[in-house]
Amino acid sequence: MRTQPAVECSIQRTLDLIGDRWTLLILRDLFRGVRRFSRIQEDLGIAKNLLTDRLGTLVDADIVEKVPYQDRPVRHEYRLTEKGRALSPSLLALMRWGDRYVSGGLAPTELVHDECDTRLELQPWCTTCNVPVAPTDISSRPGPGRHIGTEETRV
Amino acid sequence: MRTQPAVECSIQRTLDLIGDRWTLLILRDLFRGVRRFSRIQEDLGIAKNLLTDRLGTLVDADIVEKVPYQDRPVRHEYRLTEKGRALSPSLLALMRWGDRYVSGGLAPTELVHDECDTRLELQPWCTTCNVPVAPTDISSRPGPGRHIGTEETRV
DNA sequence: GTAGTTGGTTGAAAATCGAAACTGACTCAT
DNA sequence: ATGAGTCAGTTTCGATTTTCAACCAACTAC
Repeated sequence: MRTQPAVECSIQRTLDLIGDRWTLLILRDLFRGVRRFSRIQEDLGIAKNLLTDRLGTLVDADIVEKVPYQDRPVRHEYRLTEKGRALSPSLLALMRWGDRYVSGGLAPTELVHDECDTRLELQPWCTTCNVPVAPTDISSRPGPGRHIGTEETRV
Repeated sequence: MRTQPAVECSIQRTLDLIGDRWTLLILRDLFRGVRRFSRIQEDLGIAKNLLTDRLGTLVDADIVEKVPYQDRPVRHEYRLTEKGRALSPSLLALMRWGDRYVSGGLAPTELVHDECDTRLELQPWCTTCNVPVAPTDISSRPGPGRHIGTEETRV
């Protein structure tokens, strides 16, 4: 486990939780509707002990919940919580980057809007104005209670 | 290194490249202007041999370039290429998720909409319907890159 | 000369991972 | 009721990765 002195950074905290080699792939499967232990294990080729461990971490972090889908024998499946579903922009961003820069612009899988069958893009979105926001309309500033370094910040 | 037969998912291809425990943190530092070996090493607390290894991988993948910033002695710094800078939405998405769900809403840095001063979210957006799209309204389907292998010749 | 900085390399110990074997609760078919 | 099969794990152990510390080389500054 990595213990940092005073690095207060949301990216780091996020990656401490889900930034290992398997967790984001597990979450991707859950988004795709692959929710059962054996299906995930088979799909990813992950060792079962690791899958047990990662799912446990995700459940502990309230990103995923374990819900029974049958009795006799009781079997469970893993579902994303609201917190887990909120990771969809992160996965979509990684996927679109991979489409462009690793898959040579040809997406192996496209994510489309159910209603109109159009491929999705990622947009900065203003929840107050309820509009997408262009890069030119964005400013950055220090957030509440956090020291910000003097280094140039461009994210 | 995981060598897959033909990975039919850009998320997986992306994570194979940058999805280990340190790489995204290294990229975050580069975005923040922390570009020198020793500064990154100090900031992250990463072992030096791993930093050497990860930076090498990033340079090989053309995500980062090594440029001299002085002669006598020749010293280099690591800069994001255009491909590397294109990862900013991914980092932003992870940051926003962490702000909300891990840092309890206390963002170290906020990105705000100029017009209303509200913090931005990164949302899947349908350019046809002109609406943000909830995770439940997303479907996936095979795209044009489905059966193209990960040979280096193609990308 | 000595000390300090930067950007590494090397090697051993510790932690983590992966593959396979094993378990336990249950079903279903004979 | 015996035997085979499924699902969701746990256990074990060898292989791989990471960490930690020491070392190195080029150069500067004193």
